[in-house]
Amino acid sequence: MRSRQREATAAAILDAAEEEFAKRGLNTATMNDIAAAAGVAVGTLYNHFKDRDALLAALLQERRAGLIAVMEEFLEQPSSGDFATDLRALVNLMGGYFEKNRRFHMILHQLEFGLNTAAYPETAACTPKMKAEMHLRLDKLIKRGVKMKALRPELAEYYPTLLLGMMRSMRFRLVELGRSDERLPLDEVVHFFMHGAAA
Amino acid sequence: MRSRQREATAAAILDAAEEEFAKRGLNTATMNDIAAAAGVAVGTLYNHFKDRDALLAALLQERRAGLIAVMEEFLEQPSSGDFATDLRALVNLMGGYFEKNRRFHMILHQLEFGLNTAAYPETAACTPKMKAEMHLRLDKLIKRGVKMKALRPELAEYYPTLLLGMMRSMRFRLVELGRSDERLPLDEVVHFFMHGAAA
Amino acid sequence: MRSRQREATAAAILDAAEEEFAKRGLNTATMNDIAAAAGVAVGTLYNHFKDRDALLAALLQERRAGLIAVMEEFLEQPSSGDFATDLRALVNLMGGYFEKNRRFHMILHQLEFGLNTAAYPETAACTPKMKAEMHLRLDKLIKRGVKMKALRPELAEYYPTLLLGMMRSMRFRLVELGRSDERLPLDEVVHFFMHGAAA
Amino acid sequence: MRSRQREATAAAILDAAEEEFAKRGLNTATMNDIAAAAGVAVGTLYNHFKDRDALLAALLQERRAGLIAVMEEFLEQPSSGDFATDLRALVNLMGGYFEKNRRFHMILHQLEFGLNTAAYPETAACTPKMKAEMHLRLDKLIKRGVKMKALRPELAEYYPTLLLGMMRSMRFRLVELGRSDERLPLDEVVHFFMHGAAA
DNA sequence: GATGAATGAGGGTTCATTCAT
DNA sequence: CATGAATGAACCCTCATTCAT
Repeated sequence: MRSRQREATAAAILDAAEEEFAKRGLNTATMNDIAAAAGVAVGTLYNHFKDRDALLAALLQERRAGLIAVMEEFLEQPSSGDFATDLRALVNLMGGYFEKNRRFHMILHQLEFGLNTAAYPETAACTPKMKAEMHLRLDKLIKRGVKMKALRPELAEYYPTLLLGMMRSMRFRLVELGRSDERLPLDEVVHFFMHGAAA
Repeated sequence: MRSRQREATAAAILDAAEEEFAKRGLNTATMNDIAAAAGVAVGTLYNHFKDRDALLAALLQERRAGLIAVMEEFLEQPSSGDFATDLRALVNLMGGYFEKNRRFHMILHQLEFGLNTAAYPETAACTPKMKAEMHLRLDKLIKRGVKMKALRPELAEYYPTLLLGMMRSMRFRLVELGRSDERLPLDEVVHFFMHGAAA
Repeated sequence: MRSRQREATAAAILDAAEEEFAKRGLNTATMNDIAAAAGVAVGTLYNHFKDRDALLAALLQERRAGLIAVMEEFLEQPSSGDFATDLRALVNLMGGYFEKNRRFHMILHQLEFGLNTAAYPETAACTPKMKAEMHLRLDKLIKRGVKMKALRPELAEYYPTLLLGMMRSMRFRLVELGRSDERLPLDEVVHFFMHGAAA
Repeated sequence: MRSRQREATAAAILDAAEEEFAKRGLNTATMNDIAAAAGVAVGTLYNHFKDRDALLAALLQERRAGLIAVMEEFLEQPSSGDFATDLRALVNLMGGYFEKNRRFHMILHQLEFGLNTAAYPETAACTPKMKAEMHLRLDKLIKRGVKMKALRPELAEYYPTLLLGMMRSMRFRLVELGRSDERLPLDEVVHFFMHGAAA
């Protein structure tokens, strides 16, 4: 089938784009780099994606869908009854997804800035949606925790942000220290999230 | 004095660079933008800084020095005796510096990626040093806390990272929500750091 | 018959080409536009015509033949005896053909320039022949008029050019004024041609 | 003076653009061609003109101003009293301008089509204005002629169009016949305009 | 023969950097 | 020293053409 082959090419391009964007940076990777990495000609990129912006946006949509699906599936299952247990499970799920798609994870973080909104309107438009969706799912569980009095309500609106921020900063710290391949100690992170650092 | 004037020009350029880098992004701001913002011609930029890389590196050095000085000064004063009090003080000090230099703060975060290491060797070289220095100062206090058993040792090596990560993610969250001008609730952050979210 | 089908496809392609060339312009219409308008794939275009140049040249040959036939047929009929009557008849005949094939008419005019002679050798070669043929037929009638002393000989070599030029400029003027659908007042044009504008 | 040199460069670019647009065609001439013809680097073109569209539009404005000035000056002088004499004078004036700026004249004609309005908004916007201005001036004289009963009113609204159309078609005819360097027999054209071709 | 995905030369445009004034 | 016009390598994107299916 022609369309089988077409899909394969599109997938190869997305993979190559992920690779190059993560490696060279969102602003530095060129369309030629990506084409070369995908083993196709530049023109082929444009047969599948309108322009650089559309390619990046498509890449994000693709990868984001996987993460949301994982989170959604978890949230539909019945709670264990213990909030900490549930949180640990969800955080590990997300962590697992990020480990498996570490390049996507890096791209996600780069999106926080540096993208010329005028030049990348599509990407700029879909980024907040993506973040909001992740936040929303995490927030669902958190709100449950607050309602069942497992969590203090003080900074509740920031809990998802704080959790994601910790995962992010620890991942980057490991990269900085040259220990990129290490896994994050997520159980400890959850414990810290629940009880803090005080002895 | 001629050199007085020269210094002033250099300072104006650095200010303009900070402004533009923060506003347009590290990759998007052009040398012409910066020159225009500084009220000088492009050529003048090159009379003061070898190239774009050198300008950015100089900017970072300049601003970093201020932060380190603030932290250093604090650490040299005697402890209050209560670790939480000390931490709260230091975090508020850093937070204050970041509020005052919010543009520098944004640039700091952008540095985490997106910079073509090959094209910006000088900046790339000085960035880790900067982060290490900040980390080091924070770590000093943290280590004190561990030693005096105010902190659990489990994630100790990540405590500075986690603290900075929280400050960062909350700052960006506020920007996302369109509440950029709000101050971070740093006392609550410290409380959260110490005791977690559990009820 | 296979060749029946083949002819039909070729004709559909020529129609689509005429449409697109007239609408988007000789330089702007793409082979994909044409293929889409013809309801076939790009490759099919190349099965019928060697390249863009050949397609355009073929289109011109096709359409030109019709006009020449109309003119030829008229010239073979006996004169009415009155030159002005004959001229009015021929001009109305040509005008009618142009109205019916207005897209071809627009393309004709565009051919006067804008075509990269190096890139379109075939079209470039056939264009002057086409114009010469039209000129020749008109010239036949004009020469008759000169011979029978119905016309002054002064600008005689330019009379065909002038007549065609008037038809062309009036057609474009109407387009400019947003009155594209109006018919040219050809009888008045012929009267003007014969007696000028003086009162 | 810096600005003296700047003007000179801009003028050289406009000249080169005129040359290349006329020679290679409005769609075919490349920015590199133009830069090379002007003896500057491509980037320089963009220091003086925002983009290809702006360059072409500027060229038209520049050249058009000259023609309008010539016509305007003529119209402000008192009439000779004889309409035919006045018309002959104006037509010769315009003809003279076109001879001197033959490349501009060719470009003018090319503008009638072939320009992608979407890609060349500025040029597309200024073209009708230009034509309207030329028309207007010619029309002023013509209307005088009608009012003083020197001209029949029948096709009066088309007289400017017809005159310009004749000049245009004769110029192109000469190019076709390889006699580009010949001057147009403008006095004869005016005579034809007034009295037609009839003996 | 029809198809349409792949190709890649070539065009427009940007921007860090230089250097004559 | 400041100036800012000139430079040109490098980027994004287009589209006529090819060729495996």
